[in-house]
Amino acid sequence: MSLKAAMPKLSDKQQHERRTRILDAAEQCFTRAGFHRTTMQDICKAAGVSPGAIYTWFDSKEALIGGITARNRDEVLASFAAMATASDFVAGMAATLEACVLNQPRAKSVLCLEIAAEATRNPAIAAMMATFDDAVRTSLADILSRAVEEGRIKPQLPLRDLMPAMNAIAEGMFWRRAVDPAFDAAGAGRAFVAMVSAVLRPTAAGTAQKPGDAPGSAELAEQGS
Amino acid sequence: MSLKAAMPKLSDKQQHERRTRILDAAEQCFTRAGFHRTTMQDICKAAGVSPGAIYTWFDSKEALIGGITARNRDEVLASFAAMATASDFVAGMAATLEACVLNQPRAKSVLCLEIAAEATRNPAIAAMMATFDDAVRTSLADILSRAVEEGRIKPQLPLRDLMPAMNAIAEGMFWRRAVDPAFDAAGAGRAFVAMVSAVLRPTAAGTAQKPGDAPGSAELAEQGS
DNA sequence: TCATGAAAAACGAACGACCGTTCTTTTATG
DNA sequence: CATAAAAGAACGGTCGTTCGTTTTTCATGA
Repeated sequence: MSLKAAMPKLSDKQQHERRTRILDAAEQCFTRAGFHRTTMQDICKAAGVSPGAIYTWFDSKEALIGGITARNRDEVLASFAAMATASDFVAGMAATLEACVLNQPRAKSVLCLEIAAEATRNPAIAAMMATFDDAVRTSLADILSRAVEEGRIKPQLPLRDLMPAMNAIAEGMFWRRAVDPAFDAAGAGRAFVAMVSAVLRPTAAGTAQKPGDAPGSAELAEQGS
Repeated sequence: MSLKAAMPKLSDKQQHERRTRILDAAEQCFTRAGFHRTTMQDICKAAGVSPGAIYTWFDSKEALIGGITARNRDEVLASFAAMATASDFVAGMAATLEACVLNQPRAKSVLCLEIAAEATRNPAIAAMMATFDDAVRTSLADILSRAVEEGRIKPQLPLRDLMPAMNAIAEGMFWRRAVDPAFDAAGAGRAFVAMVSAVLRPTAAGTAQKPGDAPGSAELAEQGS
């Protein structure tokens, strides 16, 4: 396999660096202007490379959203896996919400909206979203049903209905943030945690009572007006 | 004002008919393929007219999404105004949810996603969404604060936080439906009503108790699993 | 009631600009 | 030095829009 060989390829690390640089530029452009309004030239300029360089690493413009989607999916799944290990249920949920939604820049929301719109048309993107959703759903189902078994929560209605609703709520926060810059994500997050825990009805056993714990779910008792 | 006059214009009704036919075709195309992927020729074919005809009634392709957005906004606002008159609070909310989300075809969700994505870029669309959101928010605020005053609900947290959250949830259902064809909107709707009424804590006074009333909110008592 | 005609409306071929991609050439790498 | 990687000009195709022409519409006056 190496008689008169000479196969000068970039090292894995360098290849990864090239791809990342291009994906970063593309993500930035897509966020700013949307997928269809950004040209390959825009991405070239943002990445500081030529068209030829991009096509060395990616087959097409579509492959770029594909790459971005995959990258984001992996990030969120990692955040999600962490929730499974949280001891206090409500606190874990609040922390995950914070990590996956509230602490993300608004630009991320815009990008997600763009990707979701694209997914309704592009089968490749749709497939990615599907495996992503599956992973999230499975993870959430595990956590919830374990909590039920251990008597830490006593849901008011079937998990089958609850879970997609929780899913929808999180996505709604993305949407709202993307569309309305004045959206108070933190306040909505508080409301979200309050609502969910109201239907889940966590028992005393399932709620950590050490003061100074539970970052996002502490001060829920206030009178409306 | 009429010496040698001659001003043959289409009647208002006919003008409206032309615009409607074109907007319908455009809406259908945008839903199927997205804004940027549908060509003016596609719309011409769908409407059975020539490019010239479209440009007689609309300035540009952008003006078409503008028109569609305005039309949808007016429809939803009308549905929303109806909620204000409902006697039973929770029932009214469930009915509105049903009319504005659940009873709409999935295609509408896809279109909304498309419009939302466009709004993050196009100032004209963004402005429309903003006035729309304002109207919805005002309407919801009126209804809720009146219910509080009359002692029909006793919210667990400030309305300021609650309202955007309700907003986000409804939009999340749109998103989810658009992205995931298998999404059980009815089940999620039930969960939504349950969650919201759990934090709103409707008093006996605010809940109609006649059996056979309250279309979407009746059977909430079930044990999870 | 019908013919008239002037302007609106519709037609549809063509234009001009743009954009994703390719291809040839040059540079960098191991 | 052999080949991968990057460059960047150019191509082929597409699409929103325009424009000269034809058709339709309807107030008017006979």
